[in-house]
Amino acid sequence: MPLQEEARHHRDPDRTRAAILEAAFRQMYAHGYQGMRLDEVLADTGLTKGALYHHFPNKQALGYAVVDEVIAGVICDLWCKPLEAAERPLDRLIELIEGIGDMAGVDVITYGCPLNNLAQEMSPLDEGFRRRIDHVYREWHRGLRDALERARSLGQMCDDTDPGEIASFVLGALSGCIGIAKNAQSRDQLRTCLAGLTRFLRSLSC
Amino acid sequence: MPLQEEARHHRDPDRTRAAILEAAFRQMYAHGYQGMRLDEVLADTGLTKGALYHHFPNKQALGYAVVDEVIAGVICDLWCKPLEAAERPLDRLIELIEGIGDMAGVDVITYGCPLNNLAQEMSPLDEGFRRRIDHVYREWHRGLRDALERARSLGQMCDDTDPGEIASFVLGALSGCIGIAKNAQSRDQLRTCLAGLTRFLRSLSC
DNA sequence: GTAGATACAAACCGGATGGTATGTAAAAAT
DNA sequence: ATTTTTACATACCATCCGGTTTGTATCTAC
Repeated sequence: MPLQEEARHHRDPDRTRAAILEAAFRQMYAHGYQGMRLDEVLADTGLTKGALYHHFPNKQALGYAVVDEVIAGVICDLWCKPLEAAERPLDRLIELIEGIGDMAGVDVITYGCPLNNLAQEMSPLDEGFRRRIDHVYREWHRGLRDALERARSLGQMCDDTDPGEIASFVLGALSGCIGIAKNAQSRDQLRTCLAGLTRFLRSLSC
Repeated sequence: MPLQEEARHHRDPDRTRAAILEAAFRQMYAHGYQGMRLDEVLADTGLTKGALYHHFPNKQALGYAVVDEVIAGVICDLWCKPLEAAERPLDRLIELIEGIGDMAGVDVITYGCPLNNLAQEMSPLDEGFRRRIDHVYREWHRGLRDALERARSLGQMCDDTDPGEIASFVLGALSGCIGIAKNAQSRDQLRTCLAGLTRFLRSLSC
């Protein structure tokens, strides 16, 4: 959404920067980083090159900022925070995974996982991207591992399991299932695929 | 590898076309479809625009042909054929998955799965790509499902399983694990992640 | 209030890249 | 043997797009 006419006279650089970041995220989510056109980002915000290049030195820096500030926040809000607050972490994780298949928005089916999209596109091409994406994945992994460890210490999960390994597998399987469903453009496929994952997770509780 | 000088005098259109396809595959594998530069493809083959646009009407058609002719063949050779020939399909599948982590070439770690890469990049952008990629995935899925069904009928897998669902999950988990490892640029991460998958598969044999 | 810094707008630039037009030698057809 | 078609090579074009330059209104410091 473009900033209101009113708001453009009364300056607000933080808001401007945030608006650029959000529009850039949407473009990158839909078209990838290489497919993102700065002109489109600016059209979406109603801003101009002057604004963009005042807040970001170049396209790459904008892409980096989207990973660091937007995507990292989304992952944290959707996964780490809910798991931290959960009393029964393993059950909550299963709920969260099942929730993906039932999400109202069609974005997941249409565009997949924003982090995985960017990882697959950019990690072999740009070490800066790879490091930043890896950082987000590590936080995500940490959130999962902590939850699984808590589940084990609470007696909600078998002792003969390695929370770190399971967290890695969950991350991979989750990204992969979403990717498969995105290509098939099928919510049923997403549910089917995720069902395998939840089945696996349920087999861990004893 | 460029065609030999010798071979270029003595014409061989099939060979020329195949050389373009292979070079295009390598470029798409490394840089994605949008990142593939036709000039690079031609530099790799030692050919020129004339040859390319004689065999393919445009870049898109070249991309489509890479999916239909190159990638589909790779998947079939690596997965469907070995599973078809296996006496113990489930064990063979586990072997194949473990084999990924021990593959000599570093391509899998560096660039991931060529089919998944393309799927994540192009399926939301180009319906033609999506359909072709989906077609390859369906063949792959069919190969996995057939193997699992055979395993079940041979008494090598539990009866309370749905081979189609498991095949979907394996596809997703496999793609996802490779993707995670590619981002982490870590063979250990790949092995760890795949270990979760093989653990799951082993839990199916009874 | 004035000077300097900040936050943009508007117009422009240049290189990269997909695609085309034309030329030509080799193969195939007659 | 001649014509026609195929299979390329070469040179060129046009557009897209990231980036720059310049101008200007607003905010801040003093």
